[in-house]
Amino acid sequence: MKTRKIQSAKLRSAPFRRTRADHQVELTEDYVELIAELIDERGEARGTDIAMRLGVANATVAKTLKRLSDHGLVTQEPYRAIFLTGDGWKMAEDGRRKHQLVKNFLLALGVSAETARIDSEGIEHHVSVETLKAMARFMVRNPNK
Amino acid sequence: MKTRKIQSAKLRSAPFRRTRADHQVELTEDYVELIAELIDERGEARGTDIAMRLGVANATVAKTLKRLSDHGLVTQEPYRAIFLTGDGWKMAEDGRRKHQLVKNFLLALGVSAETARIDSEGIEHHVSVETLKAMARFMVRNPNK
DNA sequence: GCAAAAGTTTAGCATAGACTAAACCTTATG
DNA sequence: CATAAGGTTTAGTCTATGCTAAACTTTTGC
Repeated sequence: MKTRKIQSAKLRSAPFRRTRADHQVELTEDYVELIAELIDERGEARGTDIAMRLGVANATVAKTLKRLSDHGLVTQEPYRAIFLTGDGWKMAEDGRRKHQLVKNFLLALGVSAETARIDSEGIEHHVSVETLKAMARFMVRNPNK
Repeated sequence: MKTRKIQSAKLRSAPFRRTRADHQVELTEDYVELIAELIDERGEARGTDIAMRLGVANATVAKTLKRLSDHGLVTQEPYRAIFLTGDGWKMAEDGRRKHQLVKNFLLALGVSAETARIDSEGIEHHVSVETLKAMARFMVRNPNK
C-alpha cells in the first residue's frame, strides 16, 4: 500500500478531545457541588452523607476528600465535618449556576422533570459558555411554558 | 447535636449519579466511533491514527484496544489494522447518530460550528432518548436557519 | 459515665487509563 | 534486497477511583 505515508501526514496531531483529565475535573466538580448543597441544606457536610448520595463507600469518599483538600478546595479536621475553601465555593457556585441553567433549559425544551434532572447532571460538565448563552437566549424566547 | 441521626435517615441511599463506570463507557464509545470514522474515511483504522486524533500515546491506544477486543467490540491481528465487530459497529452507529443530532441541534440553537463540534462530543454521552427526541422536535420547529 | 452504635480513617488490593522507553515487526526506498 | 524509517507491542511506572476489612474516635442512650 503505497499511500500510507501520505495519508498519515494528513492527520498530523489534533487536540480533538480532552477526555482524560476531564473525568477528574468532573468528579471534583460533583464533589464540591454536593458538599455545597449539603452545607446549605443542613449546615454541614459529612463523609457518610456524601457517600450515600454518590453511591460509593465512605473509604472512597475519604480518599477523594484528601485529594480535594490537597488541592485546596476543602478543609477538614479529623472526625469533623467538611467545609469548602474560597476556591471550593467558587467552583461549587459555578457548577450550580450551570447546572440550574441546563436543567431549566431542558425543561423549556419540553423534557420531563426527572429527565431534566438526570441529563443536566451529565451535560453540565460539557457545555461551553457560548452554549450556555444560547440556552439562556432560548429561554428568554420561550418562557417557562 | 441531637438531630444528626434523624437527618441521616432522610438521605437513605440514592442511585443519584453513575459517575464511575460511566467514564469507561464514554471512552469505549469514543474509541469505536473514531474507529468507524477512520474506516469510513480511509478504509482502515490504525493505532497511530487513533493516538493522534485522541491526543494520547500509542501504547495507551494499544492497551485500550486490547480491552475493547476482550469485550468483543473490535478485532485485530498483531501489526495489522483494527476492525469493528458487529457489536462494535452497532455501538459506533448509535454514537454517531446521537452525535450528529446533538451537533445539529446546537447549530439550530445558534452556537458556532466550532463550539457545536466540541460541545456535542462531550454532551453526546449524557443525553437520554427523551432529550434527543425533544431536540429533534425543536429542529423540526426551527429548520436550519 | 460507660458501652454500644455510628461515623471516620487507615491499610491493602484491583482496575483503568495515562506515560516513557525499549523491543519488535513491516514497509519503503536507495 | 538490505536497511532505515516508521508503526506496533511489551514492560514497567504512576495516579485516580473504586472496593473490603479493620482500627479508631465520637456520639448516643441507658
